[in-house]
Amino acid sequence: MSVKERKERERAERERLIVATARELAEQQGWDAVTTRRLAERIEYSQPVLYSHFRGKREIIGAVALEGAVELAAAVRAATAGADGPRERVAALARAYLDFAEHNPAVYDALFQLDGGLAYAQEDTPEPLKDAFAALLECLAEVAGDGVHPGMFTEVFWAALHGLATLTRTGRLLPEDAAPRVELLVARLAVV
Amino acid sequence: MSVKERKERERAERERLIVATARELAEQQGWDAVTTRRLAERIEYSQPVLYSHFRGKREIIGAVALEGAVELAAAVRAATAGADGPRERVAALARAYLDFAEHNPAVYDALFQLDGGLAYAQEDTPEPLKDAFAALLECLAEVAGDGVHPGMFTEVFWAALHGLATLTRTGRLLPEDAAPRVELLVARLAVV
DNA sequence: CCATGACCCTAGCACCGCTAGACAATCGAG
DNA sequence: CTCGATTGTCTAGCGGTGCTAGGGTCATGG
Repeated sequence: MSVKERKERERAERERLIVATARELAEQQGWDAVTTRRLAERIEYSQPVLYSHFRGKREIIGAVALEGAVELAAAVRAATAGADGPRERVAALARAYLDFAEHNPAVYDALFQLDGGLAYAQEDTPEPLKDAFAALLECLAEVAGDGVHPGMFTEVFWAALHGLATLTRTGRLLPEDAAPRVELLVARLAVV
Repeated sequence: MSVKERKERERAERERLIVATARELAEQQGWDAVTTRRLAERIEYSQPVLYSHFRGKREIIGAVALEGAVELAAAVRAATAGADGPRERVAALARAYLDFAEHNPAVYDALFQLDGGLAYAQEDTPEPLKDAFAALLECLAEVAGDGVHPGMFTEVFWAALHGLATLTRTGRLLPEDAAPRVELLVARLAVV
């Protein structure tokens, strides 16, 4: 039996290698450069091996997205934990979110821009995605304001951050004024 | 000389046909379905003809985007013109923007999601793009608030709308609560 | 020792964006 | 009116894509 276990371990290890390599390649050269051939070559296996782990490229993107969701949630929680007062916490959350998007563009794309075959905002939504939203909610519920549904407030705040992140990264907004934009957003949306 | 003119007219007409067909196909089946082969077949010419009008697929996307920018600007101006008071104008703007994104998803993608090879937020930005931003600015400057740069306020408001539009369309936000989200956004961001 | 089964690779499909080069139609000069 | 030049379009093909069928190799269990 131990042989079988070893094989399963190796197989799991190889799956991690695929996801990590896909992510690395995407961050280095963009998702367009992540082709099944290149990916297979980097992990030193042939293409069909990829398909024994994932249904297709889409599922690989999804796997990277889930990894990213865990990290995003952690980054947001770490940032908010170290801030004093609701207002400052929200500002820290916004900065952490945008920093994550800026420094992990490929992962951010996998999460919110590309189709990774994941279900969002539903019952069967993967736990990491739910938890990332929860991380935002925990902090933002404090400043939703009276009579405003915290979940909906979080959605609106999140959408605003997402807009800033994507428009900035695709050159639609100049990165120079990023800081004052965040300030303004927090000042207006958050009710102290 | 009149022969030459006729040919130029026909050529311009064919270019319009290409753009219109690309747009139609994209709205029907998504941009992934807009391949040079399919597009060529629909206009009843061979592929290389496309390349005598555009450098490549990217430029065709860009042409659709410019068409969309003109329409978006018009839609926003029409909506704001028929509303009373700054606050109501902003709400009308937001609804018009999101309606446009919802009813012209492919065009919206060409504008703000895909790479159409256009310059944004720069001197050499095409006039239709500048004008679409101006259409937002005209209305939003009224409610930017004292001491807040109208351009920056417009960027933030636009980013929020963009976030709502894209997250909703890709299934990250449920469309049910779209209306109250817009209400909340307008109520918080706009200073009456 | 050998049959079995798991595993992985080679080779190939249909499609993609894009382009070289052949061919036909049109034009302008003599 | 004829004939070379130019313009316009097409066929065919290149190197790439995601994905898969089928064969061969190698360790495993009887």
